[in-house]
Amino acid sequence: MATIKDVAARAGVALGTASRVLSGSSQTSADSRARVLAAAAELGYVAHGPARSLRRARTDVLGLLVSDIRNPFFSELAHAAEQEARRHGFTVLLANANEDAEQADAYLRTFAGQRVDGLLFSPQDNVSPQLAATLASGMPLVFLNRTVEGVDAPLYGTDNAQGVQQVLSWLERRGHRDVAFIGGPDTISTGAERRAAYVAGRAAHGISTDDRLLDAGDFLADGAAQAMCRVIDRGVPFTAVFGANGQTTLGVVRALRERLGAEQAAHIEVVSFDDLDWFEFASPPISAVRNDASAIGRLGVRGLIDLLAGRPAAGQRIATTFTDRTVRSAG
Amino acid sequence: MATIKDVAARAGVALGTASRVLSGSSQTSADSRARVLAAAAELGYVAHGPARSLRRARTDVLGLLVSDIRNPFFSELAHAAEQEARRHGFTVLLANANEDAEQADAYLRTFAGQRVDGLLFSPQDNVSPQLAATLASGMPLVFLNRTVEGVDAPLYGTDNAQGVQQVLSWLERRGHRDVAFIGGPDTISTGAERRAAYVAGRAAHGISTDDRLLDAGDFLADGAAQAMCRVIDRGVPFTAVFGANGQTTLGVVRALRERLGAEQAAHIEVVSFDDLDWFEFASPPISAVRNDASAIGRLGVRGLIDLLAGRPAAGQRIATTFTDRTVRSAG
DNA sequence: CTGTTAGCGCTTTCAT
DNA sequence: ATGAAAGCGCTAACAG
Repeated sequence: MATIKDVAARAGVALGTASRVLSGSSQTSADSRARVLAAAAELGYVAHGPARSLRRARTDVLGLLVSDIRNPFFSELAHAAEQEARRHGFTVLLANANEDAEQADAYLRTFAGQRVDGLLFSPQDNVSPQLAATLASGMPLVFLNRTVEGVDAPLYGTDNAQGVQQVLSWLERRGHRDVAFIGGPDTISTGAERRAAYVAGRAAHGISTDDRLLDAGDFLADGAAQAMCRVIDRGVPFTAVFGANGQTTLGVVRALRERLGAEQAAHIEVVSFDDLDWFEFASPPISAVRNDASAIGRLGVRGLIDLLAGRPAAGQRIATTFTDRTVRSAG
Repeated sequence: MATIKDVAARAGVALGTASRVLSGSSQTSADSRARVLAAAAELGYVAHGPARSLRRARTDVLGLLVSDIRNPFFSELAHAAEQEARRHGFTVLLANANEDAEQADAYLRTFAGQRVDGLLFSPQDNVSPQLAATLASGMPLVFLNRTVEGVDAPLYGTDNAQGVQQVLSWLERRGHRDVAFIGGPDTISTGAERRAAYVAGRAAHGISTDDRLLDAGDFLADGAAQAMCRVIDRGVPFTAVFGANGQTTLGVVRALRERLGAEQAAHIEVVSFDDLDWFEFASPPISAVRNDASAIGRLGVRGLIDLLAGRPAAGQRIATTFTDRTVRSAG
């Protein structure tokens, strides 16, 4: 591969001049500029990223560590973050913890090794050894969607309280009193917040406060299905189920159909935190809180870039919207 | 951040010795080994990736460029590739072309700049300028799922002919004669292959060969929905639709319900290349070719690592399995 | 505006 | 087995 030395030689200028032209750091004569550019094009020169990073002490790379890339929420978030980063001249190094704290730690270490300029992180639970080390190193950090208690970093995430309120209002409008709630781990901030908002709001919205209708999975389909089965087994009747994230709702629907049969299951209304492509096709259609993954990714990147520039970043709760899919059938 | 120099000083050894201990390149005395390791731990030393890459002329990073990360097929593939790469000591730099050839080119250039050791690529269409440059640079390259005509690189992808045969057999078993086919772009190898296999096999399986039942979108939901609408508008009756990838089937189902209403749409059977979570919930349930994204990602990484080690890599067609969701309701 | 040079952090010779 | 030193490709500081 051609180096900048080759380019300089071919253009008949000093190495420094070639560097100045190619990185546009300071003024250069039109003549040398043209010759360097021509030489670079002829040689197919592409600057050596690692060498540049070593010298400049920055990589122009942002690390993005998501909890589960196969969750559409996170793949949309990752997509939006990547686009936004690119607009600002950054490359995103994307890693997937697969809802596993150990893998998250491994990637945190990888990011540290690669010397990413900053970190976008959607954590599993509390503060791990590597996260502590990352914080101690002064790495600029922003949380996406989920946060970690006691860590002072801005959070860009959904307004969980608002989303849950929308669900509670909808349940009330639909006349549901006996509602099952399938949540996520209490160690994940979104799991805890959604559960707390739900529990706190039940009485005010006329929803049953029987705790036997409450259970939690792991925010993945299988764990949620098991939680749904536990609730069914307790024998307390319910007419609706609230799944606390998209994967959870998938598990809920599976469990209902498996345990009650498709026909009986169709008598139970399901409502979800996170909206998915196929909810319109379910029987009955599933109403949902739309959780703006793109906005979270985009704003998170902007916040991190603010941090990198020494500007403060306040974090932000992104408003949710509610899609009521019972309207069409009623109208 | 602590450098290896700090570690050496703290351990009371020369810089070279510290390096030898930390990278395990050659023998070191038990004593210096222990002291270096202790010093590194105390300082929280993490090797500077770019510096190491510069010196060793390799980065231990693989570039993975997928066409659409929000497509579950690719997010599963990316996940599997990442896991496999990690098992071999590589980090994956994941990029998403978003089905856009220009973005793909931009990322190809980014990868070149980062000096990734090799490339896993799921291309949009034919050979672009950057792809030509990448090839010219001798970068080890493997295609995932899709290939580019005339480029000599191993392909790890689905056995499209087999998958289509499974669909054709199923259509025949179900007694469908009038079948609509919604494909993908002919410029994408999977689009072309699936269409060719379908067209070639129709007569043999007693499926209508009326070309007015054939159309193609862009392998995304919206484009597929438009294609489905065009077919409907042509007025040729059909009893089943075959969607040539997962996103296409999503668009097909949307279009059917929007144009025909849920009730009429329920009389049309849909079959899909690519299986999705929710197909079991559709009415009627959607049968599908299961396309092993994990295997493709895993085998692709192994193939690329073979190439990096100077071993030949032959490429591979991964077998499909067919999930017949009409069985349960019949049994 | 441009040439020269030091040095980023690391690995790897070359001596010893 | 280890110390000393060169140098990967690049940018930035310093002279001119």
